[in-house]
Amino acid sequence: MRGVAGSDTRRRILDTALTAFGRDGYAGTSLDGLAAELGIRKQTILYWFPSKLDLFEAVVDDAAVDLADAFDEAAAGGLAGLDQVQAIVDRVFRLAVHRPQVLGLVREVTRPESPTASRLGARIRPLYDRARDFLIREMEAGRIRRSDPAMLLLSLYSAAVGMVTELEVQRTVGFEPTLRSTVMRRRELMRFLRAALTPEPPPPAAP
Amino acid sequence: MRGVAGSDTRRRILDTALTAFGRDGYAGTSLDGLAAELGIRKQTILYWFPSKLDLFEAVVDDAAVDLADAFDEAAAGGLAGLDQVQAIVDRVFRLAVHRPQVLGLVREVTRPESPTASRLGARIRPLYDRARDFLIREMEAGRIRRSDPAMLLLSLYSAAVGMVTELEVQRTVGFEPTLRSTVMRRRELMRFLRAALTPEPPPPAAP
DNA sequence: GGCAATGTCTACCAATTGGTAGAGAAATTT
DNA sequence: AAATTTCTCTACCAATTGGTAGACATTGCC
Repeated sequence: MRGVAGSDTRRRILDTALTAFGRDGYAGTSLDGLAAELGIRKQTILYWFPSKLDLFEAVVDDAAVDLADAFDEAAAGGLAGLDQVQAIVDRVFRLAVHRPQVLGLVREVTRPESPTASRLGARIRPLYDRARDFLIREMEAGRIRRSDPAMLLLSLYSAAVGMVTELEVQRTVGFEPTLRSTVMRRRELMRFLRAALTPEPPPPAAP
Repeated sequence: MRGVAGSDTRRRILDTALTAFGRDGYAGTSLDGLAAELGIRKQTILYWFPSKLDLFEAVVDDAAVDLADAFDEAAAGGLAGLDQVQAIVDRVFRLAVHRPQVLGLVREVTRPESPTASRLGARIRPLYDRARDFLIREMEAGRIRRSDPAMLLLSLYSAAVGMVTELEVQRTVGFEPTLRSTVMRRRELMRFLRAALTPEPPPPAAP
């Protein structure tokens, strides 16, 4: 087939590249390998994306949309305090299960030396700021124990990435991670977070 | 200078390679680049280490020793409960500040697709098991709130790696991270951990 | 002084890398 | 039907990759 509706070619390249970049890193991914995985020639990739770096940036932008959507959805409920935290954790876990590639890419892209380290930085920054503002607000409202919001976000992020990594490791070893184990892990994280974030005096006196 | 005492050449290669692998990843590091950084020829590297993979494995083994030492030292005090946790956190932070490269490598090597992902796995496993045993023991003794030990370790690990990443980011942006900010961050992490790990009923009698 | 071991180098090499040039088939427009 | 645009391909290419072969210098031992 030649010149046939390239309709979804671009989409397929983006999807496969997302997985490859997240799995093997930027340097570890070759256009030839990517093309082989797709059953096309490298030049077709270079037709849709002028250079490897352009492709990478497009992939990053694409993934950022997924992340933003997840956060938007989790925030849509208009919850407060730990309930909102829980909603976000749930949503991020769902993303981690359904599209682990996205978090794999996040991991790759947050490396200081990543090409365009600044790029996803810019893309994710708004999400980060929103989450941060939310936490500060809730802390001031006394619904969440005061602590460093950056620290908390880091914990959330790394728990999610860590879980994805572990999922993938299990998978490569041939162990299809059970839904059950994932659910357990999510519950454990929430227990941990609740313990850490419940305001100072458990329930009794209120200021 | 020719054939001169290659005494420390091997050592220098290991050190520089540790930094490079941790910073740029395995695929992103080239022997030529490494040699240039060292002011030698690539063939000298290949004299000491038969192949790139051999070098990588040697670097991993080397770093594993540093990690093991850190844990040993932290464990030497024979502390219990949260005090022991604090000692470990302190020690890991010290490592993160003095030799951030080591944690950079850990980050690289814990990628599922890392070459020899299994290797550091094997090297770190004993440390992991020891920490896990410790936590379980302390939980059973009621000195630490019961929770998933794996989860807790993941939090510790990722907090450390996250901090290192952030340090490096600041550095590349030209911001020499202050000792003060590092200390603050460590304290914040400990507050977080204490909150999460203090056993269920907060100790009623306190000065 | 001779000589083997050690350590670093120059000179190559085949394979792979990201990328260019342009041919040619199908779809769309005229 | 002709012309044009869209898409994928073959054919190359210069640079870089990890790695081999072997020359040559230095050291320490006899």
